[in-house]
Amino acid sequence: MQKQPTIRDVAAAAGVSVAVVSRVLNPGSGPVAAATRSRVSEVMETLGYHPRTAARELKHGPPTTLGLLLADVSNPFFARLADQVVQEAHSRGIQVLLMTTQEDDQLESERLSTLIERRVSGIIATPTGNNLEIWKKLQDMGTDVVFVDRSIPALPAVDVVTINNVESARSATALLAAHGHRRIAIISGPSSSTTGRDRIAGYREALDAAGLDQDDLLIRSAAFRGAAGGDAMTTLLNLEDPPTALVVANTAQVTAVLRRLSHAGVSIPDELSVIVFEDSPWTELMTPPLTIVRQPIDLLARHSVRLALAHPNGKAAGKPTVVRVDAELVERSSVARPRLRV
Amino acid sequence: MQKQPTIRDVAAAAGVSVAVVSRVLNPGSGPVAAATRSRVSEVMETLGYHPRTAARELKHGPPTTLGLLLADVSNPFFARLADQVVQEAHSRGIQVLLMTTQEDDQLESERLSTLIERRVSGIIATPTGNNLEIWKKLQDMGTDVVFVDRSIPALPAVDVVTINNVESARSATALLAAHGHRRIAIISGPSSSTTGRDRIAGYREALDAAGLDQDDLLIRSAAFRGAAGGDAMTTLLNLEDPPTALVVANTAQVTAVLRRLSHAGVSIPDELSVIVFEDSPWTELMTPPLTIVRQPIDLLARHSVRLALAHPNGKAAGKPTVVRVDAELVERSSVARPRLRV
DNA sequence: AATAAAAGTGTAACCGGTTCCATTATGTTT
DNA sequence: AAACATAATGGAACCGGTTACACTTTTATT
Repeated sequence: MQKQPTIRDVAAAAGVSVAVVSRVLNPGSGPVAAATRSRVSEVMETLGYHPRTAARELKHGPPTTLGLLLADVSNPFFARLADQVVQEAHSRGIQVLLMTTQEDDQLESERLSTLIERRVSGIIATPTGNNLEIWKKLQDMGTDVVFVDRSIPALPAVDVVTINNVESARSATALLAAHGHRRIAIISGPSSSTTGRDRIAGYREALDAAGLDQDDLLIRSAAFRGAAGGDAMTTLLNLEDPPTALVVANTAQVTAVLRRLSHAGVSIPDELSVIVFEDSPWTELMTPPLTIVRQPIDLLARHSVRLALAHPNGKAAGKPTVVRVDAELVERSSVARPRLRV
Repeated sequence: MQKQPTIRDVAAAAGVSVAVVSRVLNPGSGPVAAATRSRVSEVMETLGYHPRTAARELKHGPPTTLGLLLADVSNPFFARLADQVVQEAHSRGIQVLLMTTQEDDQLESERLSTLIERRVSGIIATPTGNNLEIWKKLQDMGTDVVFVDRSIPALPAVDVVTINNVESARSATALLAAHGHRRIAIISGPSSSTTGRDRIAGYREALDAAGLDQDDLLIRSAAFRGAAGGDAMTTLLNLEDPPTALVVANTAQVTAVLRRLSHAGVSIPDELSVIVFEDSPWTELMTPPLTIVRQPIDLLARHSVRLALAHPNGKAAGKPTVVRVDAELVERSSVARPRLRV
């Protein structure tokens, strides 16, 4: 366990002042003779010197850290988002502090406090929907806040990056209608989430366009966490006039729903046509391969990082940016014409 | 965009010295009159004061950050590991800097430099196997290094947390042998990885114990990234005397292998019994449900975090800790007796 | 060759906390 | 009430970088 050399150690060893070492460390911050530069570099090398980020950041250092606050990372959608965000950030020399809320207000608030104390330059988050004052304060401080996947209508000043939820649910539902289904159900995220609301709106649009009746019994919301999706599925199956087609629009609950269907012995697509919002490689390996709505996670990540670093010097201003990217409906074999009713 | 108040602003507003404010900030660091404490707290509240972590860490601050350096986070195994590590760290008030190597030496080296500059107190990593000097230097500096999932034999001084790879591959192989299989193949990670080697060793043990011949043609290594698993599978299928059973021990390649099997029209378990190292909820939804080796990710995370924070004051010493937790063989329906050969 | 401009270097203040130590206020003991 | 321990507070140095500014050398200009 050795004590780490400081900039003064380097300066002394190289026979120059700390200012010169600092200039070598930050090319462009001032002139340094070529000979001096190489001598200092050499000393840094032999001493194994590494400048401390903490010290650098104290003096209006350039932003080098970004907060990524997700609901949780065990959900593959968020995991892949995290992966892409990290890659995108690294390619710009930015580090990522990963945090999770577990969809819990209180935890979210604690995480945000930590991010404030760290003075991160930007935050990419899937907000729980509360803690409004904290989000405002963050922006006030000049932090670039970007909501991804969801948003908070009460905070219209925040940048948002999502897929086009209305359109993607609409087209999924329309595909089912086009196959002749008249009883189409949807299991979506909680209606307190913009994602949930938008997808249900798209679903309704499609029903209208197809001239189908709306039946609120066919619209089920399921919490993001826990086994809510399975329960919603059971409720649908027990309906007097059960659906012949289903859109599972809550990414977090896709496997829970499928598990319940499997246990109930419902065959896809004979008894129930299914479209899921999910892009795991497993969806293609299922029997039958599932028709899915694929979210372009790389685009979501790229735009999020771009916006989170848009105002490097805290010069936030103007109207917020809203990015909506298109999701892709990938048709496989879990959608068929409904069987004739007895 | 408002300027953030500093500790001196708080001190001035409360009519006390900065030392007192600091004591309020760090309970236990010195006495403060109850009245003063509440007055200062109140001022901090109204001013919206948040101490800067960067400034705190400059002066031998307690370690508050941990580096998590994974191969990539799109792999669900690593994603869930990240999720658990983050939760475990948060419960101890520690933040996590997430990085990925993409299995690339060079990237790993860059990430490690960043972690050195940040003076993180601990690092949890899936090492690529190179950069030996950097790992040593890290330990030398007093950083707690923990390898998870894999290790580097050339670095015996580093703490390691993995599942018992030998035993888990042995028991999976033994199960297949017990079903009467004599041609059992394994697709594992590259033999440059300890994980790959250990699993193959366990596989060999099981064959020996069952009195079966070893055939190196049945042992395929597949790189962690890319479509290597699919190619390995094709090679196995084209063998003159192809296997009747298979262990897919490379987590990263499970879906690639299954996709190839699916395209080749090989039916499981009739033509091929399969056991995979993978614990996605999807494995249970497959037709047939897959027999799996389940890694106790929560335990891996818990032990990793514990070890990564074991020496908070850099007082590393003594012999390294090696934790091997047992994986669980979950029998479902992808293993059956082999069909009789024609 | 004289002078101006540019290049190279050093000094010291500063960033925003923590902490050692000195000083003053309060409380206890006999 | 004197003597002394303890609580509460403040002043100032310090952590390890960055940077404004002053100073000294080199190079360019005419």
